[in-house]
Amino acid sequence: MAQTLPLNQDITLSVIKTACSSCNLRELCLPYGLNLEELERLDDLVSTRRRIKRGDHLYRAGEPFDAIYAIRSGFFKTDVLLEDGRDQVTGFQMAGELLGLDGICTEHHTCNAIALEDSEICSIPFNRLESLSREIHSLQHHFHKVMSREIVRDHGVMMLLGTMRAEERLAAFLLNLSQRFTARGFSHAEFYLRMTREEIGSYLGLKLETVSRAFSRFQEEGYIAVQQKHIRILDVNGLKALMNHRA
Amino acid sequence: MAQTLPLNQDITLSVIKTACSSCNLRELCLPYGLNLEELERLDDLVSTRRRIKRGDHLYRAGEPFDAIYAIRSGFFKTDVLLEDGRDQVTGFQMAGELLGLDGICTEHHTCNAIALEDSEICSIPFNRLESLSREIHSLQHHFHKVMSREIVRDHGVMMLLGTMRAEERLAAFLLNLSQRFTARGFSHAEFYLRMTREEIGSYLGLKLETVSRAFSRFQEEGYIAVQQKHIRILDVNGLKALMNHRA
DNA sequence: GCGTCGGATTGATCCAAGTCAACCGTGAAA
DNA sequence: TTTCACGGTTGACTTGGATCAATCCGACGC
Repeated sequence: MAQTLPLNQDITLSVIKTACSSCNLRELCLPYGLNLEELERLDDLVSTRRRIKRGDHLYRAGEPFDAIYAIRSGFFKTDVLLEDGRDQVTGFQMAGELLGLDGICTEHHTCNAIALEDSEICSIPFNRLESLSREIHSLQHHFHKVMSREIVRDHGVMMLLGTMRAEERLAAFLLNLSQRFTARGFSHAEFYLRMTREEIGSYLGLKLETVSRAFSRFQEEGYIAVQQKHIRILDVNGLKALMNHRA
Repeated sequence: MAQTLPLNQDITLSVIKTACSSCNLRELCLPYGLNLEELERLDDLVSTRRRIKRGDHLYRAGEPFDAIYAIRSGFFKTDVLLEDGRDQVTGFQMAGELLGLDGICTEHHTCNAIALEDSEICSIPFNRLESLSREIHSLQHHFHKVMSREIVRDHGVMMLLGTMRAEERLAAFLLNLSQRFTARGFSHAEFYLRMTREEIGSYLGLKLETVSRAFSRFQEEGYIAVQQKHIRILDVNGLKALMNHRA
């Protein structure tokens, strides 16, 4: 990839408030790998910020698609709804991750995106992203990587749902969260869950009681300490071992 | 989308053998929506054809990625392997569909692609696809749609694995195959399965015995006629009803 | 301080799918 | 023609997680 930007730039305060070029998530988010001049062009495009309150929808399934969204702060879930009323959480997204890629193919969103805490997002008009990425090679390539990563992530979830037992799924889930928090500079061992047991269960293809029981077992085994939504991981290797124990 | 190409073009026989512009899959595949001049530029890029014999790998997990592949004829499966030996089929692909999108994000393939019958594929060098799509807007946009469609498809599979019972999964699988065969001009009601019960089970998160029993039940109920890999769908609505029967 | 409410935990029971095992059908090799 | 191997079917039994239900806990309003 192209070179990255040094951390301290001489930029005015008004810009700081909205620019990708000064966002501390730029190494995780869409701007990854862009040089200063390219970053400034991206800044023009990502002009709209929006606050989404906990519980509110960023978008709903069926709404017309015209932008993708980068999470600046906060935490989201996406879910899909079947005609017969069943639904499933398809993912949890945190700062620096993109939402809305599912809408490109039909020009309508195919899932709901709901804030699990008060959040802030950047709107990226999709047609403008496409035209800018026709001009900036590294932006184009990085965007393709992000979409591809989403596909690979989904394959991982399919694997989890198709072949793992309840405790393995929850262990995988906790390790994945831990790893993503770490990448954002938070503790890898201690965090608050933003979602309920039911939402975790929906994502993992389990009932909330099963999730709760698995948490309790992990605590008994000394792998973690749980108190409601507060999680401390005490034995990462224990959790990892749990996932590979099957021949 | 942009206008599509009339069916009969005056092109030489040598071109017919390899060109996207004369491929009868162009309405399903990457060339969708391109005009004649754009098609010819795509032809330059997609110059390499390869035959893959039944059972052979098109690529393996871990191999460096440098091209995506369009299936010209035949049938593939993709699967992922976990360290502990468990594996899962992540998809079945047929003519006109793309393989290899998973490799973009890490520049290495993350799954195996294996031919389930003698097949023919077109290699599309990825860096050249990116540069051409910087020039041809409709190619760029269509490629983004294809990637997005893959994400949406994966969400559907997650839904299936997370919320459906065995018979619902198999019904969804059969209806999906039927619909894709139809889109390719084959009978929607009668087809040969290219994969074993075990492969179907792996994809659907079920054991082969469960798949076999579900086929037998569908036959008893008069929804389908099965004889080994030969399937006839007798009652599409019966299968559809089976999927929505849960409140 | 007290009641309420939503989320979480825990227990008892049930059932769909997994497991194990026998057997069948078909097609290729001998 | 027989044999063999592999995939598919079917039956008997087991089991992991779902279901149903009671209770707990913490946050919040009054």
